Amino acid sequence: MKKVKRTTIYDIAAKLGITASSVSRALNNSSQVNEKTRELIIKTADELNYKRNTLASNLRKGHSKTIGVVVPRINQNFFSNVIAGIEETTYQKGYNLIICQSGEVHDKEIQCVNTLINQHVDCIVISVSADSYDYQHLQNVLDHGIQLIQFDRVAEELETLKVINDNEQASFEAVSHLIENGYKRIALLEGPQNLNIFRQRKNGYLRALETHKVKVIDELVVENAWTKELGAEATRKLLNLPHPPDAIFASTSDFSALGVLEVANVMNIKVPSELGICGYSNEAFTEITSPSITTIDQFSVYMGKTIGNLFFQEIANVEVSVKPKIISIKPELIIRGSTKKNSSL
Amino acid sequence: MKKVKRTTIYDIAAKLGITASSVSRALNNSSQVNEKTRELIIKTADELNYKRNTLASNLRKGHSKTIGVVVPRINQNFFSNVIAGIEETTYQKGYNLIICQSGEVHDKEIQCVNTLINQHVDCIVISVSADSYDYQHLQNVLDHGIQLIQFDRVAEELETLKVINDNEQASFEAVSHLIENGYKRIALLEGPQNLNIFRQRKNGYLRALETHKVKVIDELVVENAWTKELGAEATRKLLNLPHPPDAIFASTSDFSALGVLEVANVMNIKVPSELGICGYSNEAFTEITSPSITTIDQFSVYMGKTIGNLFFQEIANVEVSVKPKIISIKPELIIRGSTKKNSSL
DNA sequence: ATAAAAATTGCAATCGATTGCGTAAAATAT
DNA sequence: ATATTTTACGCAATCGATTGCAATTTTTAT
Repeated sequence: MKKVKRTTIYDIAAKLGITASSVSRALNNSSQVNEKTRELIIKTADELNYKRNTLASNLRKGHSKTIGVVVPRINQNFFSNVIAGIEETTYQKGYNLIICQSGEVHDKEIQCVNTLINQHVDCIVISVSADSYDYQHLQNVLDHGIQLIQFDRVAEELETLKVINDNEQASFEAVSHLIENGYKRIALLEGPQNLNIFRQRKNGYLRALETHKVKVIDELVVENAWTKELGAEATRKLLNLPHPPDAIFASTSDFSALGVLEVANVMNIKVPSELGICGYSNEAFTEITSPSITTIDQFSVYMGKTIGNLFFQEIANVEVSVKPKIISIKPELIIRGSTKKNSSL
Repeated sequence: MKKVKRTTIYDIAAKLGITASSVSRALNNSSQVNEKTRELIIKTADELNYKRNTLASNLRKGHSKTIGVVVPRINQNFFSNVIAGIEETTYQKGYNLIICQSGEVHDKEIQCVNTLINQHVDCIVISVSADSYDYQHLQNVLDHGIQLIQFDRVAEELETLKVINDNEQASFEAVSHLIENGYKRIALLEGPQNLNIFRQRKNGYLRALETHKVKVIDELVVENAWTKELGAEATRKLLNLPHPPDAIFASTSDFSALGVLEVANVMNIKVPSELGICGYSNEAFTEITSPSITTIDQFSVYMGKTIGNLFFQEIANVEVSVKPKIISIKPELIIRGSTKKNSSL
């Protein structure tokens, strides 16, 4: 790839015997440049195949028109949907997205954040990784005067903008639904409790049991079962208990729920009559398993759009917003075959 | 968000009574700065919470250490996997990714590319949108001296680096597999023929039929059936033919194949005994339908990594590479239940 | 102790675009 | 025709970091 000298506003100015100032103004639709000169400049810019150097422009202007996004995994359905949503709203306002993945590793998350600070992004959107234990790096973002929006998995103690799902409520509704459908011994597969979302889901589970006066049975609550494999393993143990559960709420993910379903199939336990299953996230596949899996839709693309809009709202009125804003999106319980205890499929 | 004055190398220099030059050199591990001064500088930089302004640095150095990626949809499995792969290899070399989605719209694709040129990215990685009809914008990338890597869906006539799947061969193997399993009337659901990948898949289909001396039946080839809905619609028509097919190769996607399967279920046609089905992409759900769907794995994450590595290889030896390089990845046929005509599930 | 070589540091220009301020030219008012 | 206001454009500094070259200091050799 040969080195190419790109045309600058100086080249245009030189060709026209004017100053770069005028070229710059013309290209920025400033009113203080003659209409004819402007046309001439634009025409010449076009001829010379001029492309503005955003780096220089941003350096001068002191912002980058860029938003940094940090997620655990880009290629996880939920996250890629959120990113798609963010992109949609921000692109049309001329903002670019820089995407990083932390791979669920705290140190890499810090690195990502630092890179984004170096890039002088105008905003950092983040969903923290599972093993995050402190939030100094996020505080640092704020200290650098960069807007910070946390979503889904958030550090609650930090006063930032947040866009979250009402996990507690969704979880409450899911478990209530199970109870109302006649399930009596409901197990919970829970995720890492250092993440707020999993704590909330557990709380929703507990509240539902309490509300319906169902006793909590400790041995039916399984920690860290948030992959398909871990879900399957947990299920094997649960179903081999002297008093096995008659329903499993895989609060961690649909993948975990899928693991449950597969084990049930192998063990020849009928779903939903002998075992109810509820997942979380509304992954595409939950619709096509047999039976299809009851789950919770998080409106991920919408969440992304909300994040984008929130950002623009914030930069629109700089001083007005004092208190940290939290936008909570209500997820929706999608009832499917895997929890219809009393009816046929 | 209050405006914060960020510390620069000048602040550090001032505090230490030295020049910004030395600070810069110290921070870049230049050998021409005294070890003690360096330590002092680094310590002070740390104290002042200094973060390099990458914009300024890049402007001066004439590159951005940034790679632009343009895909039709970020939240499509294949693409988000490729992106994840690219990110993995490029991140560790200090490169950032700017992601854009064209939404399958040619004009937006052009806009995206222009934005990336403005950003002075060092490389643009692109998979063209379905309705792309000309490639002036890609030529423009080259004209600006920006490295261009096309992947998957590529404009063949452009001499650029390409990372592709051997679609023709994969398709050939899939159809051969169907024939060898006793299917005789094999329908093809094809995608937009302006995209190379769909042309190649069709060619593979035709070559397989020819090789096995099976006649091509025009009415079994259906155009533009590349969503679940279109796949379903096409299937209804096909299965209502006087001489319906006994197998359908949904060369466009697994979603299309899923549409086929659902229609077959509704019409009470047994898969795989009465109808064989083969999809494309190895989406997660193909494993868990019943029967599970035979499909083709494209090694998408690996593809992303390959793209990243190719880029670094290229910038390593600038002059050596003259001819356009094409890396072809061989996809793998994953045989599952939906094509086992003669055996039980 | 002196000359030569090497190691440090400073100076000033540069990357490309933007913008406040000043001035010349054109348009309008008196 | 002269005074005043507008409009259009140029000058020069600025954003923050980098780097070739020059200048100074330190080290090594003689």
